[in-house]
Amino acid sequence: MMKLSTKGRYGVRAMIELALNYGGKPLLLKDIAVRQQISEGYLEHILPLIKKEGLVGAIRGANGGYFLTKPPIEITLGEIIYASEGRLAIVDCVANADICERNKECVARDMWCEINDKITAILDSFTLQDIVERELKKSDHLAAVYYI
Amino acid sequence: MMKLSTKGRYGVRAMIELALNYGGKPLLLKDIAVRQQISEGYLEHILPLIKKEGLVGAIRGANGGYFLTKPPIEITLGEIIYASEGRLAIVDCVANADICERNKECVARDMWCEINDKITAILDSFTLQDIVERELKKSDHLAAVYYI
DNA sequence: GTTATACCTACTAAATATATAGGTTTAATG
DNA sequence: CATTAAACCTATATATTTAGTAGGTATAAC
Repeated sequence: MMKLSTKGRYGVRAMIELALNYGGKPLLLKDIAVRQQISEGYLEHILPLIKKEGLVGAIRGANGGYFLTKPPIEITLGEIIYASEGRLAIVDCVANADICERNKECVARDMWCEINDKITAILDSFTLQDIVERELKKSDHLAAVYYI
Repeated sequence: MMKLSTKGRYGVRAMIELALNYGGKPLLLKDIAVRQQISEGYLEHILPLIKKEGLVGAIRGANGGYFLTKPPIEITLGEIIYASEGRLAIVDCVANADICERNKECVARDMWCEINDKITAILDSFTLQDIVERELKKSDHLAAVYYI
């Protein structure tokens, strides 16, 4: 139903946590899982996917952990989702024309491709930094409200 | 993976068929299924969903069939997808804030809502007529090419 | 060499998607 | 008014995907 799976959502949430920690010591997968209330074992499947796309790096062994490989402003939501759950394709034939022999004359496919491009553009218009800034702004605001 | 299910795709394809037939006699579900290569039994689940949203009407009994209730230009892709597979919600909390008690302070949710609105707007920017016009234009063009 | 960490593989359970089957209701028609 | 053609409805079955668990391996610090 055009829904992001938990893989994508967890990936985004883990990245928010890493962005909040950007510049600091590597963050333990375990800590990310606890802070974001994600099953640790499941997150062990997701972070490596994001690492494979180069958005995060990891240090193994004691004092290890995960970190962003570039500033949050250079990482888009689209990239995170792509890394976490594979190519964003509203319908399969967008990514894989061959699966349908009608791909040459299919107007539906042309349309889906256009739509896909537009959705991708939307997702790429949000950077991790945008999200974190919202986070900080909102928690400031909430704090202010609570103290009235 | 942010994919439309076959329900949505089949729904759209069935509607294209009905649009091509707009103004004519009611079209049999069976014929739609054959022309669009959709399992007849499965389509029997989908068309009623679209009917419930009022996009199509049906006549029962002999000489019955399905038809559009309004001109193709007044029917958007978003409406068809909504009718076929329910509310478009990139993540559940967009449609249903209550499922998460953090909904008030969650910046992620704010963002998902924005994205959802934008995607909906994209889908609503395509009408059935647009699609059919493309279809006709393309088949003209293909015919021309084949006859060279 | 012990400990803390990322990493890897296989398995499992649950949910969802994709149908199929069989019967019921409605309306036209000879 | 019986037959037929169609939409409509409900239950069941199968396949696929999602989400998670378990258990072990590799690596690095101390």
